[in-house]
Amino acid sequence: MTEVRGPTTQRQLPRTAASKEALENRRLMGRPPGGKLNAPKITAAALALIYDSGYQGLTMAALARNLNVSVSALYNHVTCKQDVLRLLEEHLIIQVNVSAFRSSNWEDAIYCWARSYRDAFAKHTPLIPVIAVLPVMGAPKTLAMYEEVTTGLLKAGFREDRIIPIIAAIEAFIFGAALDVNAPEGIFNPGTLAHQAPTFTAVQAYHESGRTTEQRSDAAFRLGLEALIKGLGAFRL
Amino acid sequence: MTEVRGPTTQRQLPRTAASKEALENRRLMGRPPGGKLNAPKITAAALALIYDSGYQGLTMAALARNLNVSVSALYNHVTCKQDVLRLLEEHLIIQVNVSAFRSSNWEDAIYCWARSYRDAFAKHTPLIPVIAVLPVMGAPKTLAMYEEVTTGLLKAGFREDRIIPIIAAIEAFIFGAALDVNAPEGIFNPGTLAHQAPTFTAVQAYHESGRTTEQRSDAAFRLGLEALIKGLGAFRL
DNA sequence: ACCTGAACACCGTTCAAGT
DNA sequence: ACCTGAACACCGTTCAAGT
Repeated sequence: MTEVRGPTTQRQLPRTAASKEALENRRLMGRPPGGKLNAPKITAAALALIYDSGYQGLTMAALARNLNVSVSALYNHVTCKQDVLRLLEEHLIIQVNVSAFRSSNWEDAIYCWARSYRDAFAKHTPLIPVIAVLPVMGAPKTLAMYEEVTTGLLKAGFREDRIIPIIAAIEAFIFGAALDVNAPEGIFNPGTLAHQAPTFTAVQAYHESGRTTEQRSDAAFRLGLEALIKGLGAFRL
Repeated sequence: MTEVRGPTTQRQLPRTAASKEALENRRLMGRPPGGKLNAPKITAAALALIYDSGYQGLTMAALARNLNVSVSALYNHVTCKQDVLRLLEEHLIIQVNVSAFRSSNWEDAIYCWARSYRDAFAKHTPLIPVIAVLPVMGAPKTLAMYEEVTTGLLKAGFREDRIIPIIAAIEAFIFGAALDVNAPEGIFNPGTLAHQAPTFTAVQAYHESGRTTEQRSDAAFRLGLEALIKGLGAFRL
């Protein structure tokens, strides 16, 4: 800390999601926000940091700076940086839409669920290797999502012993698709290597024409999800 | 370097894949391996390092040590560590089996391709976020794989403009499934949170009984891949 | 063209010391 | 119980200097 500050001066907070979260979690009326460190505040600060400077900017030092605490203070609330990523996961999972499992047929329900799931994590790909191996045990929000999906699938007539494989399979597709969203422009363009793969080059040129990366990624996601849903139908009853 | 060595003493090499690769790439008969640094040698050393101590052990310093060069020497052959990961990707992709696209029906071909693809990268999950966004432009082996898959799918009657989305969709599933292989024991076990998700807990307990993580992951992969293949059939012609 | 040694600008994590 | 300041053990990358 190089800057000099009076002891009672108000603390600067990022004025994005962090301050909103801080307001929601204030315990003492009238006191300036940022009084005490806790998990929601760490989550909010992490989110604000990622929003501003990406995952590359999410360091324990930056996190501490944005929360006006020392780095070591963070370790009273999380055991390691992976813990911060787990906090983020639980925050993002509540954006996933499972409501269609109660209101629509199972095909549309899976579609809405998968689509919102992918969209929620597409801008958070560094989390994906973490979520993919994250035990549900310490993740109540994630568990709540699974509960909704499970009851929906059972109601739709899927066999009990197939629920877990079905969920895991759809999630695998979702995670891969979320990574794909961030693929660079022309990822399938062979460039100077075109002559080595003429057939592929032809279909690639045909497919790419007048399409952005986002459209390409979306087309693959929709096609794959439709195929998956259609194929899963055969496993009912 | 703390150890003292005579100038002509033979260099120690890891005696796993590294030395085999070195033998295959020797240029001067009779000369001891390890003479000059190049991409295949870096790849082999990286592979040996990962085999011994995992991706956590793959550092530029360790790589240089195993190749008996200084760290900065590596940067004459790769521009950054990501480059090393790209070398690994191109080495692993040749293990993927595309032969069935010439010998079998398209369903079995996709099955064999996807299975071998997942297995090749299941022990290399840190590569997955890298491959998922890796332009095919600088990856000739990967391009060769796509060429085989493309000709196979065209022969099977899939429309030209759907080849790319189909490949991207199957790959998304493969990448997610490869991550899932490394999920810990009991990833779906709610533990003390069981009461919050009774239905899910029931199907989880039913499914988990007498099954290892590998079996759970395999079951999900097979079910998902079968469903995907079945569903893709509707997109033919 | 390719290498070395040393430095640089970071990381995440720990820990004695304070209140 | 929770915080601070300082240190620790690393990272990947750069660069002047050599051959």
